[in-house]
Amino acid sequence: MTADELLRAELTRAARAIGAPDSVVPNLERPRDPAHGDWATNLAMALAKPLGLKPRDIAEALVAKLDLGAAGVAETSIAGPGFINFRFEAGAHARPLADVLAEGPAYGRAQAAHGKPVNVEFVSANPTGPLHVGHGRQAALGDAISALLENAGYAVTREFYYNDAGVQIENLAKSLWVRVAQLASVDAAIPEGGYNGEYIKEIAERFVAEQGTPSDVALADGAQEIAEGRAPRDHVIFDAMRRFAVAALRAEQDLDLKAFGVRFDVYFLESSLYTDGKVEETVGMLVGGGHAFEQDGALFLRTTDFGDDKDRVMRKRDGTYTYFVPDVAYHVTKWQRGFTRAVNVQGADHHGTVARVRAGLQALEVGVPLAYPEYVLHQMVTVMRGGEEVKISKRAGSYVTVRDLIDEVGRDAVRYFFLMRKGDSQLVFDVDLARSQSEENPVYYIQMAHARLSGIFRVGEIDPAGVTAEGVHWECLAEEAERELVAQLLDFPRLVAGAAEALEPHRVAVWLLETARQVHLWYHKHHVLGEPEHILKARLVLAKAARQVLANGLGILGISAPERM
RNA sequence: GCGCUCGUAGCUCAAUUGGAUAGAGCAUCUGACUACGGAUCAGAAGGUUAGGGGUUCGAGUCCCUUCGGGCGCACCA
Repeated sequence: MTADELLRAELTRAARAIGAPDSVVPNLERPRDPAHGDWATNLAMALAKPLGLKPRDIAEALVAKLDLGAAGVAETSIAGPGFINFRFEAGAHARPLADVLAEGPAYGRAQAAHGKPVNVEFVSANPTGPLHVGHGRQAALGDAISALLENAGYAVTREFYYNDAGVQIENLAKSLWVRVAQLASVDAAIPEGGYNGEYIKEIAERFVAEQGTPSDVALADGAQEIAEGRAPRDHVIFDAMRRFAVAALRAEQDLDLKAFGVRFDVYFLESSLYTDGKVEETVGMLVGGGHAFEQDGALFLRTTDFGDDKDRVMRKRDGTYTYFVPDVAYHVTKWQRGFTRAVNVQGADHHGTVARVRAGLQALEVGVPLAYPEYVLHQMVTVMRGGEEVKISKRAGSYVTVRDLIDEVGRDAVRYFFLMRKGDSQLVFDVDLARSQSEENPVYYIQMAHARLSGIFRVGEIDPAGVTAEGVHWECLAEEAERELVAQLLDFPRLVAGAAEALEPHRVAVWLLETARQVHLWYHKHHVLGEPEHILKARLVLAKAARQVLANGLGILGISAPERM
């Protein structure tokens, strides 16, 4: 049993002894203010109501009953409205650093989920252009959430859903047609809803180089049909262009993701839902369940029965399906593939789909939980450079791409900047700050802390592998900066567990910044090399532990932990 | 108009999920360089948590309301 478990057990015993109901479980927490001690409980306040007594009187009764020698508690005090604070005996606070060294990269990992499968879907960009900054935020968020869940013991599948069916793909193919026609000096214009970016021209050039130029007549006829809002009649060429464009952009997006260091386990194609009959099957199930109805020649689903604010069209009057159907069919496959938990990372502009996808899944009545899938919605990203908002890139035209950012400030900085804010707040990406190599830049500040700790071993010519907790005099780590740093490091497992549960990677980012601050502070105040043997040994253990935990935290965010800057 | 969401120091953001005196960084002001990297550190100042009401031992956090920003309200995806 660890010290806090012993403490909790003893508190439970004392609570029963003064007549507390069995339902009251002592809550133990680390005080925000270290002056309050190593641990604190609000047990006396929680008991005030059931016992009908003042919190402070209860606290005194509890303290009188407590026997905390076994837990290593040296000092107990009552404070404020009725908090009971505990302070460990000298050295006991730092003893768990031995666990950090023993577990190494595994420190902070939990097995709570016991390998339960979870599907994390993110990015899911349409294959119609390079990834933009919003996708970048999603990539960073989704990857970090996946890492957090893995850290909590889940078996995570990272999944990318390609909307490779539907109107936007037709517009993409039409845009390519126009660019190919223009290369052949045939008069043509990008249609309404088409894509204007430079990258379509590049794809057009590659198409011509690899597949040859179609005849002027065919191109001109097609351009005319596009101008009239139809698809080119020559569907052999049009299909070839569609396939070519989608393949080119998927390859391009893969390169974007590779540059960002994000890897997916599954790429799920929307088109496969049609070819595999999943769409028809889902409609059949929904109709069979009795929740569908016909009106004005269209087929509706009564999603209002399941919490949606209006009923949704499934099949339009023209006989084709709305996007709603494949959306539901897709999430059914997640359930059928054994994912009892599914997390979707999307832009906040998708919040309208949450209620309807969940309602559609409920209407199937196949046992999907009410809150399936879970959603992590993030707000928009504004890119600033030189104090002004940046809105365009040459290649993509009307938006800034992830690759622009990575090329300019590097992968680590992009990841950290996307993760340092809560997802539901708007994010300002300051390119100048992300690029600066100074203390103002949080990424450098954190990585510098890791590099400095590494430097101690390098300069002292000490092999970190040889530094162990054996025979360490823990009471040597008694300086204030050391006590705080130790408490901060030992808080890491609780921190990552909380971040995983809330699906909030920014907590790790904030924790890293604070930890780095404490490392710099300690490093500046207290020397390691050249100190007397027992202090040297204890501080080397602290340095090694701090370095390890920083690396573990950075690892979860997908950021490197450099040995030197 | 309806729905979702956000509003915390001059700026960018935290706050252990309802706990103690609301904390960091930047900017501002005052200081510290012959150490394992000063790419650093010490200190000061900065707040009616947008306004108002409520719930309770206790509210930045939960409820109601007003104001303000963002997003969404297609037989588009």
